[in-house]
Amino acid sequence: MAFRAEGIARIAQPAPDSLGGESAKGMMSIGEVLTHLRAEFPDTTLSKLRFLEAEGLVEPERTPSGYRKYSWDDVARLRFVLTAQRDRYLPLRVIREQLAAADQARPALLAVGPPPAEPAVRLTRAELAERAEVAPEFVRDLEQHGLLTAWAGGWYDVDALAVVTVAARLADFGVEPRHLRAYRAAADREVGLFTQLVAPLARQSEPGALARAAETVRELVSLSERLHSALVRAGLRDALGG
Amino acid sequence: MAFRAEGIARIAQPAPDSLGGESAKGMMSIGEVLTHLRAEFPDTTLSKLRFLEAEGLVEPERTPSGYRKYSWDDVARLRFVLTAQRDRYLPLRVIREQLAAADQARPALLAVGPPPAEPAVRLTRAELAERAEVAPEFVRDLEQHGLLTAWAGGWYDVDALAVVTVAARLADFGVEPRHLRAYRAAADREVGLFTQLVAPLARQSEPGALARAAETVRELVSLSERLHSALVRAGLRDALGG
DNA sequence: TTGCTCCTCACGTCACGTGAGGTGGC
DNA sequence: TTGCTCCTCACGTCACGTGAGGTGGC
Repeated sequence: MAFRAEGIARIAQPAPDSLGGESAKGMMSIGEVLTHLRAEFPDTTLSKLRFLEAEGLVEPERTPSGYRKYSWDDVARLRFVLTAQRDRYLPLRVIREQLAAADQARPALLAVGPPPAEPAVRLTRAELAERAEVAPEFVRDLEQHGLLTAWAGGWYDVDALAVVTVAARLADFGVEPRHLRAYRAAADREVGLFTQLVAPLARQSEPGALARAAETVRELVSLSERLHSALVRAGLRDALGG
Repeated sequence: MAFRAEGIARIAQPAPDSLGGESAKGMMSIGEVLTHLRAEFPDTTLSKLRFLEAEGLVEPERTPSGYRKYSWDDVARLRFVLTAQRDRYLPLRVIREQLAAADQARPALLAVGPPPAEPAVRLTRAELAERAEVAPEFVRDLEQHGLLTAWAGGWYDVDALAVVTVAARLADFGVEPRHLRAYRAAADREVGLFTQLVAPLARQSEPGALARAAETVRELVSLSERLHSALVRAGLRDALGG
């Protein structure tokens, strides 16, 4: 497959000064923060970063002269906000509440990463079928082909709902659950690969090492999806004579 | 090379009414249009579709009682608008001007698809490297591994930029261009599969048949990506003990 | 000193969302 | 008739963008 162990040894966190040239203590100016975030969120702007502060989503420190000074925790917070907007279409009000709840549960000094994504939705199999507008047999069918797994307790979450909904639409096109096993295999392979790739990171003894490794896997997965998506768009243009 | 007739017949063709239940002449209600577009653009809403009409970006027909009736051409137009918003961050005013210019050049009766997605961004290899902040050799490396192709004329578009940017970030993690060939193969396979799946649709002689086939391919690709994404999220939760 | 980045604050704008009150169609 | 989808129109909201006028720091 694509990535073997050769890749692992080369894993290196970017040197502290290699990205935005931030100064002592790892504090960054608003411009440096912008540079970092734009890699993953290209439509970020200065005015947006200021706006997010005005809305109470981050509280960077200030220099005596009033310049904002962002810590890496602030950047992690911003990344959480931007991800929630991009991937979950949440309004800022909701994101702010989630951040506040996480701060409550985990004092600011210890908060090194985004809050654990709470699974909010808990559906029984019957509810799952109803929400996705499919027959219960369809859900069982998906489950038998390894595309769904219930949590301990027998309930299903939002991702399960997404799987059933999408599978139902694919079935409209004649693509049935049994045709979808390859998707499960591909997803597992990808997760396994990236998890192994960051394994050295996770083994470090620093406090946040594990959380950082988890973040890194998510970032790799996200990059992987964007790559696939761009290649498919390019392929479609060729095939459809864009 | 749009939808050639080779090796098409073996795949079952979805019955005309299996997709959104649209009625005669392939005209659709606003709700049916919403269902179709949501596959690729999940944040589409009824109010947004009405808004886009109010802003003059589409002009669906009306039934005698005032209900909107969308053609496949209208859907293609909407797709062009939504794509421009998502991928190029264009304001509606600009998109409207582009559509108007395309209508000018190609009378409405002949317009079977979105205007030739003018690639707005035209980068030379050097510019591409600069915008992605990588060395020119990196770009050539990607090209040699089949991840990039220049348009006739030797220039690159936004998707090329996306590929280079993402590949550069992956390289930070030790995943190099030569490891990425599998992505290209997977993307090609997916496009080929879905294109064949709708080939019978494309061969029909009805007016919007080709546009509709293209629409369907995009929808399949989008569903496929959402399925993959949901399965990966579920897999991550297992692997990381979410 | 110069060029650059950063600051606040007021106002504008863009892209919708909501909800009331009502009609059409299987 | 009933339940569902669809309609318009007025108003509200959310997420920023812009620009004036000014300060800080290598």
